[in-house]
Amino acid sequence: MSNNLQASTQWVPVEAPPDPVKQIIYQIRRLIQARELYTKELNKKYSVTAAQLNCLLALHESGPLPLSHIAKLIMVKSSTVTGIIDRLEQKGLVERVRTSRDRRVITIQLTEAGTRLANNAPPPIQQKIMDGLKKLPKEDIERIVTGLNMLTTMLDVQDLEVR
Amino acid sequence: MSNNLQASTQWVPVEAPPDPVKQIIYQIRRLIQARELYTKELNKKYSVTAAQLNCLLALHESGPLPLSHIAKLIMVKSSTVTGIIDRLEQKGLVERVRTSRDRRVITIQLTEAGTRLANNAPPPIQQKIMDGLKKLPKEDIERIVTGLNMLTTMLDVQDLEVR
DNA sequence: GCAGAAATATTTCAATTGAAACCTTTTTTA
DNA sequence: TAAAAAAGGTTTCAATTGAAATATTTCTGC
Repeated sequence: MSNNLQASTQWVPVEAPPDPVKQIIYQIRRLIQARELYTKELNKKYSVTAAQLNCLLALHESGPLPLSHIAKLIMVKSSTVTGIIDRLEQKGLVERVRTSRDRRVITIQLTEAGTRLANNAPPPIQQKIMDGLKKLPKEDIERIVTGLNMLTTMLDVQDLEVR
Repeated sequence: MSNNLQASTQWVPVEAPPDPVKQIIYQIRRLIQARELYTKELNKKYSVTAAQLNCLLALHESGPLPLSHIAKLIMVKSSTVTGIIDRLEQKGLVERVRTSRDRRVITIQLTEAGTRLANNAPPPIQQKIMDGLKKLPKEDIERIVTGLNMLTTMLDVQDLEVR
Protein backbone atom coordinates (compact mmCIF):
# COMPACT_ATOMS: atom_id res chain seq x y z
CA MET A 1 0.00 0.00 0.00
CA SER A 2 1.12 3.57 0.12
CA ASN A 3 3.90 4.71 2.36
CA ASN A 4 1.76 6.87 4.56
CA LEU A 5 -0.33 3.85 5.37
CA GLN A 6 2.83 2.03 6.18
CA ALA A 7 3.62 4.86 8.56
CA SER A 8 0.35 4.69 10.52
CA THR A 9 1.32 1.45 12.12
CA GLN A 10 -1.22 1.06 14.86
CA TRP A 11 -1.97 -2.52 13.86
CA VAL A 12 1.44 -3.62 12.73
CA PRO A 13 2.65 -6.25 15.17
CA VAL A 14 5.88 -5.66 16.97
CA GLU A 15 7.53 -8.48 15.09
CA ALA A 16 6.53 -10.99 12.46
CA PRO A 17 6.05 -14.48 13.89
CA PRO A 18 9.02 -16.78 13.18
CA ASP A 19 7.06 -20.04 12.70
CA PRO A 20 6.54 -20.37 8.94
CA VAL A 21 3.00 -21.60 9.34
CA LYS A 22 2.17 -18.61 11.50
CA GLN A 23 3.91 -16.42 8.98
CA ILE A 24 1.46 -17.55 6.38
CA ILE A 25 -1.48 -16.67 8.58
CA TYR A 26 0.10 -13.32 9.19
CA GLN A 27 0.69 -12.65 5.52
CA ILE A 28 -2.86 -13.54 4.63
CA ARG A 29 -4.12 -11.13 7.23
CA ARG A 30 -1.88 -8.45 5.75
CA LEU A 31 -3.24 -9.20 2.33
CA ILE A 32 -6.78 -8.74 3.52
CA GLN A 33 -5.90 -5.61 5.42
CA ALA A 34 -4.14 -4.14 2.42
CA ARG A 35 -7.31 -4.66 0.46
CA GLU A 36 -9.44 -3.03 3.11
CA LEU A 37 -7.24 -0.01 3.51
CA TYR A 38 -7.00 0.33 -0.23
CA THR A 39 -10.74 0.50 -0.70
CA LYS A 40 -11.11 3.16 1.98
CA GLU A 41 -8.38 5.23 0.40
CA LEU A 42 -9.91 4.80 -3.02
CA ASN A 43 -13.28 5.90 -1.76
CA LYS A 44 -11.84 8.96 -0.10
CA LYS A 45 -9.94 10.07 -3.18
CA TYR A 46 -12.29 9.02 -5.95
CA SER A 47 -15.67 8.52 -4.27
CA VAL A 48 -15.76 4.98 -5.53
CA THR A 49 -14.99 1.88 -3.53
CA ALA A 50 -13.06 -1.11 -4.75
CA ALA A 51 -16.16 -3.23 -5.09
CA GLN A 52 -17.90 -0.52 -7.08
CA LEU A 53 -14.87 -0.02 -9.27
CA ASN A 54 -14.73 -3.72 -9.97
CA CYS A 55 -18.32 -3.64 -11.15
CA LEU A 56 -17.69 -0.66 -13.37
CA LEU A 57 -14.63 -2.21 -14.94
CA ALA A 58 -16.38 -5.53 -15.46
CA LEU A 59 -19.16 -3.74 -17.28
CA HIS A 60 -16.70 -1.68 -19.25
CA GLU A 61 -14.86 -4.75 -20.37
CA SER A 62 -17.74 -7.08 -21.05
CA GLY A 63 -20.60 -4.76 -21.90
CA PRO A 64 -24.02 -4.81 -20.24
CA LEU A 65 -24.41 -7.77 -17.90
CA PRO A 66 -27.11 -9.38 -15.82
CA LEU A 67 -26.64 -8.92 -12.12
CA SER A 68 -25.97 -12.59 -11.52
CA HIS A 69 -23.20 -12.53 -14.06
CA ILE A 70 -21.53 -9.62 -12.32
CA ALA A 71 -21.73 -11.57 -9.09
CA LYS A 72 -19.81 -14.40 -10.67
CA LEU A 73 -17.22 -12.12 -12.18
CA ILE A 74 -16.38 -10.29 -8.99
CA MET A 75 -16.99 -13.38 -6.87
CA VAL A 76 -19.54 -12.19 -4.36
CA LYS A 77 -23.11 -13.23 -3.66
CA SER A 78 -25.91 -11.60 -5.57
CA SER A 79 -27.33 -9.98 -2.47
CA THR A 80 -24.08 -8.10 -2.18
CA VAL A 81 -24.16 -7.02 -5.79
CA THR A 82 -27.63 -5.62 -5.41
CA GLY A 83 -26.32 -3.15 -2.87
CA ILE A 84 -23.31 -2.19 -4.92
CA ILE A 85 -25.43 -1.59 -7.99
CA ASP A 86 -27.84 0.46 -5.89
CA ARG A 87 -25.05 2.83 -4.96
CA LEU A 88 -23.67 3.01 -8.47
CA GLU A 89 -27.14 3.76 -9.76
CA GLN A 90 -27.61 6.52 -7.19
CA LYS A 91 -24.44 8.10 -8.49
CA GLY A 92 -25.72 7.83 -12.02
CA LEU A 93 -22.92 5.56 -13.15
CA VAL A 94 -25.03 2.57 -14.16
CA GLU A 95 -28.65 1.81 -14.87
CA ARG A 96 -30.91 -1.17 -14.57
CA VAL A 97 -32.79 -2.16 -17.71
CA ARG A 98 -34.92 -5.10 -18.76
CA THR A 99 -33.70 -5.89 -22.21
CA SER A 100 -33.58 -9.62 -21.81
CA ARG A 101 -36.39 -11.76 -23.11
CA ASP A 102 -36.26 -13.54 -19.78
CA ARG A 103 -38.10 -11.14 -17.59
CA ARG A 104 -36.42 -12.24 -14.41
CA VAL A 105 -33.16 -10.85 -15.64
CA ILE A 106 -32.10 -7.32 -14.81
CA THR A 107 -29.38 -6.08 -17.11
CA ILE A 108 -26.92 -3.56 -15.77
CA GLN A 109 -25.34 -1.12 -18.17
CA LEU A 110 -22.96 1.79 -17.86
CA THR A 111 -24.27 5.30 -18.31
CA GLU A 112 -22.20 7.88 -20.12
CA ALA A 113 -20.82 9.09 -16.83
CA GLY A 114 -20.03 5.53 -15.88
CA THR A 115 -18.15 4.96 -19.10
CA ARG A 116 -16.20 8.17 -18.60
CA LEU A 117 -15.23 7.12 -15.10
CA ALA A 118 -14.27 3.64 -16.24
CA ASN A 119 -11.97 5.16 -18.82
CA ASN A 120 -10.10 7.36 -16.33
CA ALA A 121 -10.39 4.96 -13.44
CA PRO A 122 -7.73 4.62 -10.77
CA PRO A 123 -6.20 1.15 -10.69
CA PRO A 124 -8.07 -1.49 -8.75
CA ILE A 125 -5.94 -3.38 -6.29
CA GLN A 126 -5.79 -6.25 -8.73
CA GLN A 127 -3.96 -3.97 -11.12
CA LYS A 128 -1.51 -2.97 -8.44
CA ILE A 129 -0.76 -6.59 -7.74
CA MET A 130 -0.41 -7.31 -11.42
CA ASP A 131 1.95 -4.41 -11.94
CA GLY A 132 4.09 -5.60 -9.10
CA LEU A 133 4.05 -9.22 -10.14
CA LYS A 134 5.08 -8.46 -13.67
CA LYS A 135 8.42 -7.27 -12.37
CA LEU A 136 9.19 -10.64 -10.84
CA PRO A 137 10.99 -13.50 -12.58
CA LYS A 138 8.79 -16.23 -13.91
CA GLU A 139 9.84 -18.77 -11.29
CA ASP A 140 8.72 -16.50 -8.51
CA ILE A 141 5.34 -16.00 -10.06
CA GLU A 142 5.04 -19.72 -10.53
CA ARG A 143 5.96 -20.17 -6.91
CA ILE A 144 3.30 -17.80 -5.71
CA VAL A 145 0.67 -19.41 -7.89
CA THR A 146 1.36 -22.92 -6.70
CA GLY A 147 1.58 -21.81 -3.11
CA LEU A 148 -1.72 -20.04 -3.21
CA ASN A 149 -3.28 -22.92 -5.07
CA MET A 150 -2.31 -25.33 -2.37
CA LEU A 151 -3.71 -23.02 0.24
CA THR A 152 -7.10 -22.47 -1.32
CA THR A 153 -7.48 -26.11 -2.23
CA MET A 154 -6.78 -26.93 1.35
CA LEU A 155 -9.42 -24.54 2.57
CA ASP A 156 -12.01 -25.93 0.23
CA VAL A 157 -11.46 -29.51 1.24
CA GLN A 158 -11.36 -29.26 4.96
CA ASP A 159 -14.51 -29.49 7.01
CA LEU A 160 -15.62 -27.48 9.93
CA GLU A 161 -15.30 -29.67 12.97
CA VAL A 162 -14.66 -29.22 16.61
CA ARG A 163 -11.21 -30.42 17.43
CA MET B 1 -14.16 -24.78 3.03
CA SER B 2 -16.61 -27.52 3.83
CA ASN B 3 -18.06 -29.64 1.12
CA ASN B 4 -21.55 -28.31 1.37
CA LEU B 5 -20.19 -24.85 0.77
CA GLN B 6 -18.36 -26.21 -2.20
CA ALA B 7 -21.70 -27.47 -3.41
CA SER B 8 -23.45 -24.10 -3.27
CA THR B 9 -21.42 -22.78 -6.11
CA GLN B 10 -23.24 -19.65 -7.08
CA TRP B 11 -20.08 -17.59 -7.01
CA VAL B 12 -17.61 -20.13 -8.28
CA PRO B 13 -16.45 -18.96 -11.70
CA VAL B 14 -16.91 -21.23 -14.62
CA GLU B 15 -13.18 -21.66 -14.96
CA ALA B 16 -10.06 -20.36 -13.30
CA PRO B 17 -8.21 -17.79 -15.42
CA PRO B 18 -5.17 -19.21 -17.22
CA ASP B 19 -2.86 -16.16 -16.92
CA PRO B 20 -0.71 -16.82 -13.83
CA VAL B 21 -0.94 -13.25 -12.66
CA LYS B 22 -4.70 -13.40 -12.90
CA GLN B 23 -4.61 -16.72 -11.13
CA ILE B 24 -3.01 -15.05 -8.18
CA ILE B 25 -5.71 -12.42 -8.03
CA TYR B 26 -8.27 -15.18 -8.24
CA GLN B 27 -6.67 -17.20 -5.48
CA ILE B 28 -6.48 -14.22 -3.19
CA ARG B 29 -10.16 -13.58 -3.72
CA ARG B 30 -10.85 -17.19 -2.89
CA LEU B 31 -8.80 -16.86 0.24
CA ILE B 32 -10.81 -13.88 1.36
CA GLN B 33 -14.05 -15.55 0.46
CA ALA B 34 -13.11 -18.68 2.34
CA ARG B 35 -12.58 -16.55 5.39
CA GLU B 36 -15.91 -14.81 4.98
CA LEU B 37 -17.87 -17.98 4.51
CA TYR B 38 -16.09 -19.56 7.41
CA THR B 39 -17.05 -16.81 9.82
CA LYS B 40 -20.70 -17.02 8.80
CA GLU B 41 -20.71 -20.76 9.28
CA LEU B 42 -18.98 -20.44 12.61
CA ASN B 43 -21.51 -17.92 13.77
CA LYS B 44 -24.41 -20.09 12.72
CA LYS B 45 -23.09 -23.17 14.49
CA TYR B 46 -21.47 -21.66 17.55
CA SER B 47 -22.95 -18.18 17.86
CA VAL B 48 -19.48 -16.71 17.74
CA THR B 49 -17.86 -15.07 14.74
CA ALA B 50 -14.27 -15.47 13.69
CA ALA B 51 -13.33 -12.02 14.91
CA GLN B 52 -14.92 -12.68 18.28
CA LEU B 53 -13.26 -16.05 18.54
CA ASN B 54 -9.92 -14.48 17.80
CA CYS B 55 -10.41 -12.05 20.65
CA LEU B 56 -11.38 -14.79 23.04
CA LEU B 57 -8.41 -16.93 22.12
CA ALA B 58 -6.03 -14.03 22.37
CA LEU B 59 -7.28 -13.30 25.87
CA HIS B 60 -7.15 -16.94 26.77
CA GLU B 61 -3.58 -17.19 25.65
CA SER B 62 -2.21 -13.91 26.95
CA GLY B 63 -4.44 -13.11 29.90
CA PRO B 64 -6.30 -9.79 30.41
CA LEU B 65 -5.32 -7.22 27.82
CA PRO B 66 -5.96 -3.57 27.11
CA LEU B 67 -8.15 -3.00 24.11
CA SER B 68 -5.40 -1.44 22.08
CA HIS B 69 -3.26 -4.49 22.60
CA ILE B 70 -5.98 -6.76 21.30
CA ALA B 71 -6.24 -4.56 18.25
CA LYS B 72 -2.57 -5.13 17.55
CA LEU B 73 -2.81 -8.86 18.09
CA ILE B 74 -5.71 -9.43 15.77
CA MET B 75 -4.59 -6.69 13.39
CA VAL B 76 -7.62 -4.46 13.19
CA LYS B 77 -8.25 -0.87 14.21
CA SER B 78 -9.36 -0.06 17.73
CA SER B 79 -12.73 1.20 16.58
CA THR B 80 -13.38 -2.28 15.24
CA VAL B 81 -12.33 -3.92 18.46
CA THR B 82 -14.70 -1.76 20.46
CA GLY B 83 -17.62 -3.26 18.57
CA ILE B 84 -16.37 -6.81 18.90
CA ILE B 85 -15.84 -6.43 22.63
CA ASP B 86 -19.29 -4.89 22.94
CA ARG B 87 -20.84 -8.02 21.52
CA LEU B 88 -18.70 -10.35 23.59
CA GLU B 89 -19.62 -8.39 26.68
CA GLN B 90 -23.31 -8.62 25.85
CA LYS B 91 -22.95 -12.37 25.69
CA GLY B 92 -21.21 -12.35 29.04
CA LEU B 93 -17.99 -13.77 27.68
CA VAL B 94 -15.70 -10.88 28.60
CA GLU B 95 -15.79 -7.84 30.84
CA ARG B 96 -14.24 -4.41 30.81
CA VAL B 97 -12.36 -3.44 33.93
CA ARG B 98 -10.12 -0.52 34.95
CA THR B 99 -7.27 -2.17 36.72
CA SER B 100 -4.50 -0.17 35.13
CA ARG B 101 -3.01 2.77 36.95
CA ASP B 102 -3.35 4.67 33.68
CA ARG B 103 -7.00 5.54 33.75
CA ARG B 104 -7.33 5.78 30.00
CA VAL B 105 -6.74 2.07 29.70
CA ILE B 106 -9.65 -0.36 29.63
CA THR B 107 -8.57 -3.89 30.38
CA ILE B 108 -10.54 -6.73 28.86
CA GLN B 109 -10.71 -10.02 30.69
CA LEU B 110 -12.50 -13.32 30.14
CA THR B 111 -15.41 -14.23 32.35
CA GLU B 112 -15.87 -17.78 33.52
CA ALA B 113 -18.18 -18.46 30.63
CA GLY B 114 -15.63 -16.93 28.28
CA THR B 115 -12.91 -19.17 29.61
CA ARG B 116 -15.13 -22.19 29.26
CA LEU B 117 -15.89 -21.31 25.66
CA ALA B 118 -12.25 -20.66 24.88
CA ASN B 119 -11.40 -24.10 26.19
CA ASN B 120 -13.91 -25.91 23.99
CA ALA B 121 -13.66 -23.51 21.09
CA PRO B 122 -14.06 -24.61 17.49
CA PRO B 123 -10.93 -24.06 15.45
CA PRO B 124 -10.42 -20.59 14.05
CA ILE B 125 -9.62 -20.50 10.38
CA GLN B 126 -5.98 -20.02 11.25
CA GLN B 127 -6.02 -23.42 12.89
CA LYS B 128 -7.55 -24.99 9.82
CA ILE B 129 -4.84 -23.53 7.66
CA MET B 130 -2.20 -24.67 10.10
CA ASP B 131 -3.57 -28.20 10.20
CA GLY B 132 -3.54 -28.36 6.44
CA LEU B 133 -0.13 -26.81 6.07
CA LYS B 134 1.46 -29.19 8.50
CA LYS B 135 0.78 -32.02 6.11
CA LEU B 136 2.83 -30.40 3.38
CA PRO B 137 6.56 -30.96 2.82
CA LYS B 138 8.81 -28.27 4.11
CA GLU B 139 9.73 -26.95 0.67
CA ASP B 140 6.11 -26.30 -0.15
CA ILE B 141 5.59 -24.37 3.05
CA GLU B 142 8.73 -22.40 2.31
CA ARG B 143 7.39 -21.71 -1.14
CA ILE B 144 4.11 -20.38 0.15
CA VAL B 145 5.83 -18.20 2.72
CA THR B 146 8.17 -16.57 0.26
CA GLY B 147 5.42 -16.11 -2.28
CA LEU B 148 3.13 -14.41 0.16
CA ASN B 149 5.99 -12.33 1.49
CA MET B 150 6.74 -10.99 -1.93
CA LEU B 151 3.11 -10.18 -2.44
CA THR B 152 2.55 -8.27 0.76
CA THR B 153 5.82 -6.43 0.46
CA MET B 154 4.75 -5.40 -2.97
CA LEU B 155 1.45 -4.09 -1.72
CA ASP B 156 3.07 -2.09 1.02
CA VAL B 157 5.51 -0.38 -1.24
CA GLN B 158 3.34 0.67 -4.12
CA ASP B 159 1.55 3.97 -4.10
CA LEU B 160 -1.97 4.80 -5.13
CA GLU B 161 -1.73 6.62 -8.39
CA VAL B 162 -3.88 7.10 -11.39
CA ARG B 163 -2.46 5.15 -14.28
C1' DG C 1 -51.31 -27.92 -19.63
C1' DC C 2 -50.10 -27.82 -14.85
C1' DA C 3 -47.90 -28.56 -10.51
C1' DG C 4 -43.55 -28.29 -8.66
C1' DA C 5 -38.79 -27.18 -9.07
C1' DA C 6 -35.29 -23.97 -10.36
C1' DA C 7 -33.44 -19.50 -11.44
C1' DT C 8 -33.11 -14.29 -10.94
C1' DA C 9 -33.23 -10.52 -8.14
C1' DT C 10 -34.48 -8.10 -3.88
C1' DT C 11 -35.14 -7.21 1.08
C1' DT C 12 -33.90 -7.63 5.71
C1' DC C 13 -30.59 -8.61 9.02
C1' DA C 14 -26.31 -8.66 11.80
C1' DA C 15 -21.31 -8.41 11.85
C1' DT C 16 -17.03 -6.44 10.33
C1' DT C 17 -14.20 -2.83 8.90
C1' DG C 18 -11.74 1.71 9.13
C1' DA C 19 -11.99 6.88 9.01
C1' DA C 20 -13.02 10.89 11.48
C1' DA C 21 -14.49 13.41 15.26
C1' DC C 22 -14.55 13.43 19.97
C1' DC C 23 -13.64 12.79 25.16
C1' DT C 24 -10.62 11.76 28.90
C1' DT C 25 -6.24 11.19 30.72
C1' DT C 26 -1.31 11.39 30.50
C1' DT C 27 2.96 13.19 28.84
C1' DT C 28 5.75 16.71 26.76
C1' DT C 29 7.19 21.19 26.02
C1' DA C 30 7.91 25.80 26.61
C1' DT D 1 3.33 25.12 36.12
C1' DA D 2 0.35 26.03 32.14
C1' DA D 3 -0.44 24.96 27.41
C1' DA D 4 0.02 21.75 23.83
C1' DA D 5 0.51 17.30 22.12
C1' DA D 6 -0.14 12.48 22.39
C1' DA D 7 -2.43 8.27 23.66
C1' DG D 8 -6.45 5.14 24.79
C1' DG D 9 -11.28 4.40 23.85
C1' DT D 10 -15.73 5.38 22.09
C1' DT D 11 -19.19 7.02 18.85
C1' DT D 12 -20.96 7.76 14.44
C1' DC D 13 -20.94 6.75 9.78
C1' DA D 14 -21.06 4.31 5.29
C1' DA D 15 -19.79 0.24 2.72
C1' DT D 16 -19.26 -4.68 2.24
C1' DT D 17 -20.51 -9.22 3.02
C1' DG D 18 -23.50 -13.47 3.00
C1' DA D 19 -27.61 -15.96 4.94
C1' DA D 20 -32.40 -16.40 4.83
C1' DA D 21 -36.81 -15.35 3.32
C1' DT D 22 -39.52 -13.63 -0.38
C1' DA D 23 -41.45 -12.47 -5.06
C1' DT D 24 -41.45 -13.15 -9.87
C1' DT D 25 -40.58 -15.71 -13.82
C1' DT D 26 -39.13 -19.73 -16.32
C1' DC D 27 -38.35 -24.54 -16.89
C1' DT D 28 -39.40 -29.67 -16.14
C1' DG D 29 -41.75 -33.84 -15.74
C1' DC D 30 -45.79 -36.03 -16.05
